Amino acid sequence: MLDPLGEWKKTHDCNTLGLGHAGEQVVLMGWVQRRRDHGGLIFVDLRDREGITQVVFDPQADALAHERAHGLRSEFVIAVRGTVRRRPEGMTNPKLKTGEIEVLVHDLKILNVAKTPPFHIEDDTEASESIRLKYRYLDLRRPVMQRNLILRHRAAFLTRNYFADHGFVEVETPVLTKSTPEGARDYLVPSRVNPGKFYALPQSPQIFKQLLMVAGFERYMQIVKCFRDEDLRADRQPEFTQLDLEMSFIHEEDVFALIEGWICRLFQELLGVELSTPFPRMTYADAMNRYGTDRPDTRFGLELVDLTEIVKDCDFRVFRQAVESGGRVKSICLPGGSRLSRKDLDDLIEFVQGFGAKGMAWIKVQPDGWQSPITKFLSEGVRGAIAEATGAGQGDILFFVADQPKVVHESLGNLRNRLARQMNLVEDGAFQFCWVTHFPLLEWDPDEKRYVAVHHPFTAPLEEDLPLLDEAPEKVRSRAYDLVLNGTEIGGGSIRIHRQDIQNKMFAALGIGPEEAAEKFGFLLDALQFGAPPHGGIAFGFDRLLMLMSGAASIRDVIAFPKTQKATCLMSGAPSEADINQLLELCIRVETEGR
RNA sequence: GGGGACGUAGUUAAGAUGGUUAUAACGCCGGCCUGUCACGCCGGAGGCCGCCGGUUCAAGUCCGGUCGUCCCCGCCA
Repeated sequence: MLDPLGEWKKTHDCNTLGLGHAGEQVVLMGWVQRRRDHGGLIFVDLRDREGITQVVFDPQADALAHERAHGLRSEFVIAVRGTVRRRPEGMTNPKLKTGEIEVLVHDLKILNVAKTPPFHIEDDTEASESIRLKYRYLDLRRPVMQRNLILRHRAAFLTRNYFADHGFVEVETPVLTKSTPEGARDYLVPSRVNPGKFYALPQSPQIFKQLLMVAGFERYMQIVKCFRDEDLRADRQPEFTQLDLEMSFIHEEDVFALIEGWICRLFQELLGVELSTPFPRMTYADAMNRYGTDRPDTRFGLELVDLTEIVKDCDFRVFRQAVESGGRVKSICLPGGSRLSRKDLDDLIEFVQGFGAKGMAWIKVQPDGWQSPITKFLSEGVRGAIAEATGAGQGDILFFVADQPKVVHESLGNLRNRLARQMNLVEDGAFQFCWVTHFPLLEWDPDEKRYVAVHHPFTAPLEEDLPLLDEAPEKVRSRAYDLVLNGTEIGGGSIRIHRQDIQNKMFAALGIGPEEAAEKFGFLLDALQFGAPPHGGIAFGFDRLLMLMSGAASIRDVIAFPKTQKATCLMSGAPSEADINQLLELCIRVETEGR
């Protein structure tokens, strides 16, 4: 029933044949995409990685091949030998690249049969994601998935070339490494030869790349797997890939220029998109004030306007009291928004309440004046000042949130994104990059009752802010930077601390005592004493970048074998219980009672 | 840890107030068909209604629990 491959060689891919090949003898191999059996003639769409070619079985060309072609089913693997011919007048298929020709089959080999697949292999599949993940090897046959993974391959290839051309050396860092405090939860790996001891999988190669700078490599890069045992999202996986790099003797601007060159080449060569450089820069403080977030989507306006000074003495108690208790009052003006219904507004108010806002005031600018529940509390002068500050005009609507800055920014920042989506303000296919700089070095953690690093404990403080480290740690700005694309953080890094004295001060500010520091990071502190050069670097979420470049809805669509939201693999069944003998060998007892 | 959506044939979905044989489309199987490309026509098979328990004369439908998938908050230096 099945035929051996024998001496047959594939002569062409299924996207290559055209009118120029008419009359040629060819051998194609691939999967049966679809069979259209007319009893007399049988048409098969033959699919391989590159495309689809229609092959025709005609009893007059070869009776045996035609007979056997009746038995072909979806996803059978076949090889055909035949003649390329121009399709009859009016029978071309403009939807196919090879639609002007077909291959008349003289000889068929059925290389393998296939069970009926649980879903049809096509881009617009109706299969749910869990079915797709369970049969991932079938899902990956879909052209769109192959395009994504091939794009990913090309991006990685280009990336290695680009950085190699710029003097970078790819060095592999350990996957079995040491747990670090701070940051995400670690994945642990037991050590059989050291009973009771564990490795941690790296959350990133941070310390190793700094050590490579101490080691004198000057420029290091790596495309590397990282692991974080945290809850998943549409753009987060427990194991993900970073483009990681580090450089010596450099300044922020060197990193920006290098990365901009890389991104430009990626977008130009892989997407045909020309980007202009330099990318806009924005301080963290600006980003928060104008966009309410440290990852602003700059594809549209709707910026936040601070009205605190204007309304602090007005008669609207909500505004006044918010200001009196140290809060802010900010507004977003949505052009043309006055046509929103009461129901729309209620939905939006409920939306911002999800971010801690107690409510949200609004004002519609109508032809016959301002329409709003709060107009009566606002004097002529205050109204004029609000109109001027926000630029609100006829037909617009203003939204107000008054609260502590964190709440104001989170609600309005998220509202801004939602409005842009809802009102279709985001241009399709736009890519807006933006560097965000001068992040705070530390922030107060009320749960742990201590300062924690906003970026990580090796980030250098801004030199001019160094004196503040003792008296007002939360005011110290850092030399950290993020690259934001369309409102998503795709990369982040910093200039590092290369002096042991400053590193020690940093640990002190973080409440990490000398003993703990020595125990957790002793090797790094040691290294800093042996001539560490000034250095800095950056790391990119490679999957996330690819997701944005390919237009995928989820990070899972650019990862060959991703995990579900519960961090399981529906195909392999991982994670699973360990064999008792493995556990015994590792001196591990599993206790799930009471969990 | 919390909020929300979903779970019915191989797949995707419909099943109002609880009611007797659980629908449809696509797919699958058989037959016919020499110009289809989402081929067409005729016929057919296919169901632990996620799972467990409860209410009821009666549960896909109501209640409780549980498992799974997705989205979000917390979390992700």
